[in-house]
Amino acid sequence: MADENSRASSKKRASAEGDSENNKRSKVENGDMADKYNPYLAHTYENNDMEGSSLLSGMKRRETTARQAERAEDGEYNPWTGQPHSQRYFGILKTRRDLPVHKQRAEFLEMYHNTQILVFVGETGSGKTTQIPQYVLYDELPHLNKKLIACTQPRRVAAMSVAQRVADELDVKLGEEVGYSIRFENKTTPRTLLKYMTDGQLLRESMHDHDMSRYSCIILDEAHERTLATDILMALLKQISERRKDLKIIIMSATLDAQKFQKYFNNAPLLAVPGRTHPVEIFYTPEAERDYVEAAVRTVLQIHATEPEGDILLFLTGEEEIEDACRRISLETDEMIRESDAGPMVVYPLYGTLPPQQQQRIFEKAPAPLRKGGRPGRKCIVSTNIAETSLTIDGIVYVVDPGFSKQKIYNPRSRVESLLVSPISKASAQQRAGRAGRTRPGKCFRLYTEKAFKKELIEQTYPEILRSNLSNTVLELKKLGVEDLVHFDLMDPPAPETMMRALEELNYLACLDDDGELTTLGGLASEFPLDPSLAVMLITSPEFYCSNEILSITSLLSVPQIWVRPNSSRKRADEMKRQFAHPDGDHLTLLNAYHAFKGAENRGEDVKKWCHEHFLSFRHLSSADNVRNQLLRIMESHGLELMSTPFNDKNYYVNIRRALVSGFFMQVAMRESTNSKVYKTIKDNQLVMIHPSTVLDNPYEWVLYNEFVLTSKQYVRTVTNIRPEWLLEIAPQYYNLEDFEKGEVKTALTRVAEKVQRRQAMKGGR
DNA sequence: GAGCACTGC
Repeated sequence: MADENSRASSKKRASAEGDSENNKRSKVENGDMADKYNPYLAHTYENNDMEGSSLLSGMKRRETTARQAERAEDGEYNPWTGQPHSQRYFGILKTRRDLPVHKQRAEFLEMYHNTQILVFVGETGSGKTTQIPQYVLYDELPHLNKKLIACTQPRRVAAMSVAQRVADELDVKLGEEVGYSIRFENKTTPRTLLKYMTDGQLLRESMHDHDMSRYSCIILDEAHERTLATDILMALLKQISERRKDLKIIIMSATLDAQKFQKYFNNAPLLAVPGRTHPVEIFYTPEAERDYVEAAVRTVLQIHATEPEGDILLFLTGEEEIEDACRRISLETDEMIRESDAGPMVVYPLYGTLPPQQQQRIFEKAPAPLRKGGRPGRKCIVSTNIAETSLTIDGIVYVVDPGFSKQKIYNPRSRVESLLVSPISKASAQQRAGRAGRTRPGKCFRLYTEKAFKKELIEQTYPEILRSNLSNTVLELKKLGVEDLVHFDLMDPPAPETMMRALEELNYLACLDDDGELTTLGGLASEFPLDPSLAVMLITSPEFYCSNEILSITSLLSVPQIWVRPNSSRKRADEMKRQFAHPDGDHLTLLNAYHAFKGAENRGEDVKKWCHEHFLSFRHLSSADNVRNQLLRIMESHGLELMSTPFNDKNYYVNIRRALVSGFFMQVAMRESTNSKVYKTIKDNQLVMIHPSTVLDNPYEWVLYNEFVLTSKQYVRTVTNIRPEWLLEIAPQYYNLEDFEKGEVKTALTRVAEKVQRRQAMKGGR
């Protein structure tokens, strides 16, 4: 508030003095309002009103020096706003100049001037994410050529928080000169010069701007994480750089795997900046451990008993393992306190599905000694991989690394994505160890041998693109105008079989024609931030008179499970769920729960309380609502009609079930035999069971499922009863019986086809 | 009759 006021008053003073910059500004403000407030025209917006840009007047775009920039930064007036710099600004500026990356500003600029693509390696604490984009800003001088600078991040929180930090550093208001753009929130204005965004967001933008023409420089940060979006962006940018020689590209990465990036970008020059972390001493076990959870618990207790003050971070693979380890550590610590006067230790679990409030608890201070002069307390955090990249906890001095994590793997043959506990990579192990040295020198205890580290761990975790179903990606690439997928220059090309599977799936969904060209339906489907099957279902739903309901179901399927089932009250939670149950299955049950939620909201009830009472996740239902609004807007903008079958029409639910088939006809299973609980998936012939979370209690013969989960058994989850004749009618291209191999499925479907024919013949005969 | 690494549009 205080900042706002001082800014406003100084502006007044300036115009009273007849400041020419300010006169210009008012002229522009009377200009074309429509253009001015269209965010998509940000780069064409004439902002000649750049207050204070005269402070940069001696500088020539892409020929500036570090000295010039620093002089501008040191000035009394902010060159980007024309306002006097605040006291706080100079304080921050001092700390910025202490960052390791600052020493190489001149070197960076020199390289930047002489190359189109630059690979930049900076370890944690180098300051690259905040500083490099600012160095670029002072060199690109975006107000001169109306093009933005973009810096991508793999995660939303990072895009938001870094943007805020950089806005503070530049002494501007977030959303003005420095902004961010993430799904559901675009915090930029036509004045924005530097924009932080998620990599997925830039990818989505580029579907409508194949040359990324709004930008003069694109910085891909955290490229070593190799997210799907980063990998595709790298390939696109490599292509675009050929057409747009004026576009500069910086690839920023944390690892020394940078040579791979360099080579990929035609031997682009490389600049490396040291990080600022403390040394971490690494210990290995002399022999391999049989039970890593047991070994991990033991190691934590040993640290607590023998090592000096400092918090502990233990990496495990999943919720169950973590909760179990937390219990064991707490119990043993209590005993240690009783028997050997150990200090107190609080244990916090940390994983993604934990409610944010509980996640926040990890930042609480370690407990004080039990008595004056007693041994110091500490905290121990038992976490999934989330603490490896997404969340940073200061004060960690000891890391315990058993060497495993859950990783997504994709089997194109069975078309199944699953999570598997696998050994981590060397890069991951280094990242984990690094978490011990953020505030002072630390120790990392690896629960595997040094030999195993050197010989058995792979260098880098396989990039996501090699571990995923690519239907979505292939559809995006088609929309991005990539004609030849086989020769599309990805850093790590996926297996041809994975590509073939994706093409085949998209062809069945009629998103691609037989020549592999994008169809109208495919083009439309790519507009939605959804998997192709969900998008197709949504687009087709008006034909089934239930687009409103399918829109809700699609949103509910795009967020984490809305059902809450605490260990302590499973039975009550299940009873509550039964209130919403629909006899035909889980999709309709989701819809019932959503309608009840909206009903409570419309009645003006305390929805949070209502959700709690009904064992529903308020967070996830709200986020489904958010998604629904976004999808709704996209539907409206493409003229897709919103309609419902009247609720008392006997076809209300039938229409919805039929609409489900239009997107999910490839995810259908048939019961093995009467009274059997085993089903067989159509065409893939996988034996599956219906997941115990289902509301279905009738052993229906044909079911459609949302997902295939591979855990202790093969399950299909979120399941709805369907009629086989719908399959033949709605997806004849997939259910062409001539293509089916001999077996029960073919026999059953043939019988159904004959029945349908007989019925039609009788109707015709009458 | 059981689970859910983490992101992103």
